[in-house]
Amino acid sequence: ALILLREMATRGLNPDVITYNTAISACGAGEQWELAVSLLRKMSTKGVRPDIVSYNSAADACAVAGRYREAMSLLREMPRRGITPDVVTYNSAIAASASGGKWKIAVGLLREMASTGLAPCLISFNSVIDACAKGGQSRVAVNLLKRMPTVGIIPDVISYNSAIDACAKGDQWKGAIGLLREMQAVGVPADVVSYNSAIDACSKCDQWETAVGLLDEMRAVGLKRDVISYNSAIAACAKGRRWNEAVNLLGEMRALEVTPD
RNA sequence: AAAUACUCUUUUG
Repeated sequence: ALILLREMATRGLNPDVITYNTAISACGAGEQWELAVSLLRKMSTKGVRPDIVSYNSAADACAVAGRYREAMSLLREMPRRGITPDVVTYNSAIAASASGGKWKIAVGLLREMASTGLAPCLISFNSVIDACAKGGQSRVAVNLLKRMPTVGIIPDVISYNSAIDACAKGDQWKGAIGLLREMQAVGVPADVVSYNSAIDACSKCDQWETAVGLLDEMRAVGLKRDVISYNSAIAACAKGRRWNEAVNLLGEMRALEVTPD
């Protein structure tokens, strides 16, 4: 992308804001947060005024690279440049907080949105739940999930999956399974990630039999078990000192053409 | 009169 951007100049073509934004997001995808930020700076000097997408993209590039501080400082810089943060801006900031392990900041940003008159959307809630998961706050995560319908947002598969992951990371295997059953009951079909997260929860809580049971259930409901499903179930057996079951699962992977890693 | 391009969320070791 950067090569093409340079090539434009040699051909007398003028990059516009979308050209730069696309290049910034390409840097983000390539985990080159510094390049993303330097393009953001450079476009101004070339007479192309960064817009909200420019900032959101550069901030997200920082977030993806785990540069929480840099992401936040870009987002805080926006108002000074006359750009009003939007829902995507906040969602990115929440995601940056999540990867920085700052669940309280994520929750604070959700409140800040509302107080600014921006309505949090499905992704906002999902991102805060993820931040709580990464911060080991399963109770807060589940409370947020429960609160979503009260503001008119119906939790989707990612909401549930993030909350199940929060239970896994908080050693709440019963909570994880409860949510897995709940989503099925309310018409949000569980997917491979839902089961994988629930199996991980069982593994962390020394529930190897339940973990293996969920793996079997995946087959029964027609979900394609992947390397993560097996790794988690094998880890559960290992923790439970069930070496025989672990080796059997390894063999089963091969038979199903899931390549062990 | 008209087409096309840019940003946010989930799972194991």
